[in-house]
This record gives sequence, C-alpha cells and structure tokens, in this order.
Amino acid sequence: MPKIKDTDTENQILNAAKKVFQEKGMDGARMQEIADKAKINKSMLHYYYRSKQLLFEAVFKNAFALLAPQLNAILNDDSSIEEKVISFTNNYISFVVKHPYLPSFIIQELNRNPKFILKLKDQKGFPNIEKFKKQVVLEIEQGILKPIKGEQLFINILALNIFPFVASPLVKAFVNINDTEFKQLMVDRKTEVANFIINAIKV
Amino acid sequence: MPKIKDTDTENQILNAAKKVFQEKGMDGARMQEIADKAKINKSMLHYYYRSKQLLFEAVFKNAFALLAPQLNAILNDDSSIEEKVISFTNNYISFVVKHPYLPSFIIQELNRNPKFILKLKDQKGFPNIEKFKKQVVLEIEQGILKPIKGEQLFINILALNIFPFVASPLVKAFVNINDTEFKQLMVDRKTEVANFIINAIKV
DNA sequence: GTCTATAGCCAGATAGAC
DNA sequence: GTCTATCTGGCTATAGAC
Repeated sequence: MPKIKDTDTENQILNAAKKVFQEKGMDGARMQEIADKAKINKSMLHYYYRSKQLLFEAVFKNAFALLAPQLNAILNDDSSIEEKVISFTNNYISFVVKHPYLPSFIIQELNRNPKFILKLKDQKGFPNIEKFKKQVVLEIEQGILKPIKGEQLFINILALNIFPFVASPLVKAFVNINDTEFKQLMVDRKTEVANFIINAIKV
Repeated sequence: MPKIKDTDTENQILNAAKKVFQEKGMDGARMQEIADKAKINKSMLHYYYRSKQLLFEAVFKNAFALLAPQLNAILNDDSSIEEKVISFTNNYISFVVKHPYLPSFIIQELNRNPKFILKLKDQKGFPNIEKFKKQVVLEIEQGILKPIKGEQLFINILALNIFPFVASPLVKAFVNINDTEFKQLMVDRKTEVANFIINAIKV
C-alpha cells in the first residue's frame, strides 16, 4: 500500500494552497496565510515550490486536472446525447458540490491570464469537442434531435450546469434565497437541468 | 445641453478605474496604472476618491447600475414569458458585447466579497423575481408552459445568456475556436438561445 | 487643484544557523 | 529539512510646496 501523501509537508502545503488560492485568487492570496493553514513556516513554501507563481501553477493544474475528466465524460462517451446529458448533469452537480470554489477559480484565473490555457491545450486529456459534434449531426439526421449546432449545445450544457455555482452570490440575491435554499435548488437541478435540455432538443 | 462629464478629471479617473478594475480586479489593480490611463497624477486619485477601496466601490456600483436594468426588463415587463425571453436574450447579448468585462467583473468581485451584495439589495431598482414567478405559475395553469419552477427558469435564462461571456477563455479552448469565430457564435446566440429556451418550456 | 517627495507598511524571497 | 531574521521592492496613502 502506497504512502498517503497528505501527511507529507509538500502535500500539506499543496492542500493549504488550494484552499487559499481558490478562495482568494492569485492576487488576493498571501503566502503567510498558506503557511499558517499548512501549519509550517513561510520559508518552507519557497523551499518546496520556489515562488508564489510556481505554487499557484501547481494548484491551478491540479484543479484543471480534476475538471477535465468531468467534461471528457460527455464528449467522449459512446452513449446517446440524451443519456450523456442526464449522466453529465447528475455527475457534474455532485462533483461541484464537493469542490464549490473550483469552477469559479478556474474561470477567474483564466480571465486574468487567458494565455495560460495554451499551456493546458497541448496536454493529453484536454477536452475535445469533435466527436460530440459529429454525434449531434448524426442524431439530427436520424430524426432524434432538432437542428442545433454541436458547439451551441455544448455551450448550453456547460452554462446550465456551471453558471449557478460560478455566480452563486448573484443568484442567491436575485432569487432571494439563503444558503440552505440555494443548496436545495442545486440538488433539484440534477434532474431539472437534464429535463430542460432534453425538452429543448428532442424532436 | 449639459456639460459632458467625461472631460472632467473626476470622470477621466472613473473611466480609467473602470477599465483597470474590470480587467485586473480589486486585488490585481494598481493605483499607478489607473493614474497613467487617466493621464493624471497618482495623488489625484486620493484627492478625488480618498482611497482605493472607495474608488473601487464607485466603479462597482456603476457597473451594477448598468446591469440591473437589463434584468429588470425580463422581471418587470408585462409581455408574455416567450416574448420576454426573446427580447431579453437579444438585448442582453448586444449589451454585453459593448461591456465585455462587466459580467465577469461583478461575479468575480462578489465571490471575493459576498457581503457586498447586501449593500446593493436594499437599494431601489434591485432586481426582484416575485412578479416573474407569479407569471410562470399563471402561464403553466393556462397550459402555455410546461411545469417548471420560476426560480429554475430564471437561473436557466441567466446561465445561457451570461455564462459564455464569463467563461469565454474556457469556451474558446473547449470549442476550439479563435476570437472571430467566438464573436460570430455569440451573435448567433441572439436567436439560438431564445429558441432553445422556448423549445424547452413551451407546451 | 495639481504636482513632487516620501512616509509607512507589507509581501515575497533569501541567507544562514541548526 | 526546518527554523529565525532580514533584505528588497512595491504599494497605498499623505505631507507640503506651488
């Protein structure tokens, strides 16, 4: 059985850094706060990760590596579009309840530095939409789906699933609900969103 | 004819501050950069706005005051849900093409400091969903719409319209398109999104 | 109102003892 | 590998001349 890395100093740092960076962003994060949370000395951060920038990049790549498989599930799976919408919606919302800061962290930091995505795009496992697009064309020809561009459908699926978590303070204020009610609304969306999409696209 | 305020120092500052804060966020923005962009001395910023925090709040309230009427259009208007979806989608996408950083700026800063929305909620003109909810219930009873909670429908409308702009670097990378293609896709969404929503909810 | 100069602070990074 | 102490630079904010 392999050693549990979470007990190592390096991983205590990474876990603390995740929390602080995902909550405060690169610019708002403080090395001191990461050190405190990791219960180690500030100079240890530099010993292991050399600089704030490199520590941040480790956290970011880590976060992205968690998100990518979620998307690949809907892009590369062999089931029908309808089945994929149902399983993705259900899985994604469960995923993000476990990692609430993750989507907004990734989006916020990519807005701050859009070039950063180029580094990720070259890597194996980066989500690719081509198979999904072909499948949409095929199911339209078969009379299963109404005409829609694969790109637009994919954007719609992402939007309906990701947006409420990214914009949660705004949503809570507009819909005029507290945290508990918001959580319930998000749980409801596991089936709500899938139905909405399927109603929109099925012939 | 009133004096155009943009020629005043105070408004040069506000315009420069808008650009810098909306691009870099509160934490990433530098007073020096705002001063340079406004072509004035750094100490003038403090003369007119006292502190970075107060200048930021002026910019933020300004941004929110631009966004709120867009939402009130769909919440308070007297036309049918279908008509409101069509006009909101068309108008909102035009609006955001003119103010590309605005939605992500508001969302990012509210995530950084969620308490800030409480200050806005008390103000007159803050979007209120109650009328919209009643209308959804009514149109379902009349057999116009399929059963759906007003909250969920409203979240879906926001998500489909706002998300692609907030997450544009991510969307461009996943859909594998350049800036020009992205813009075209967003223009297409003016009708695309309205059709999608109407297909999803109309009986 | 607008400038220059600088105070005062804080954060990231490093040196060096152990 | 881990600590304390400190350097260095950059940032907000202000003092004060004009």
